[in-house]
Amino acid sequence: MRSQALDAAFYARPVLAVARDLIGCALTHSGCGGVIVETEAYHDSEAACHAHVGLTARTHVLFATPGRAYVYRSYGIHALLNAVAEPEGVGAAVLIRALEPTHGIDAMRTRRGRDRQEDLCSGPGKLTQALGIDLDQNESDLTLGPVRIAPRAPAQVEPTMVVGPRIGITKAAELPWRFCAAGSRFVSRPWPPGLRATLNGA
DNA sequence: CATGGGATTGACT
DNA sequence: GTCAATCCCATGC
Repeated sequence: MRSQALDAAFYARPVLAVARDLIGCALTHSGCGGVIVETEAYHDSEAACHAHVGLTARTHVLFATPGRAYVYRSYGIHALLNAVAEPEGVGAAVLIRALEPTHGIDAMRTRRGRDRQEDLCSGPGKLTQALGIDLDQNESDLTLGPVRIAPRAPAQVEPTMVVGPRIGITKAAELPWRFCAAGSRFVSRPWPPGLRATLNGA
């Protein structure tokens, strides 16, 4: 049986809840995919979010209907994938930072030019390369595909999470808006041991 | 129209 | 640990 894609109502909630709840969900594209193990939340109220500058050609999708993809080029090289969250009119999105690979692993190895499973999707630029996601998927609808996100299996408990500051930003760097599946070896980087706080699923 | 700054990665000292 | 690659786009003249 086919997994259902998460619907617009899932994404229309507060971006921190969406970022937390995407951990454990399955991201797929063109026969490749994996389980999301790391996310970060961005909101127009804080300076690290691209939507902080307001409505522009680049940011309008962040303010659009929830459940769309926001894909942009970073450092001239990498495509980074976000899921637009919050109701229409609020500029917010969840950056997908790492996956545990589950499907199409050989195709990922080919696209990445690496063999180790931990090197395929352990970073926001790596996972888009591994899954073949690029700027053409910007503004596409995650509830319809080709890029899709399926919910956790109903029986599955919410994973234990590690929460900490977001990575690689200079503005609003103090906000603890990064979520990781606790203990996963597929996250982009280890969290600072001293600053970590854990959230239990229930 | 010119400029500068990245939500990164991989190679190298 | 340091650092360059490389391009989109927001901003400012």
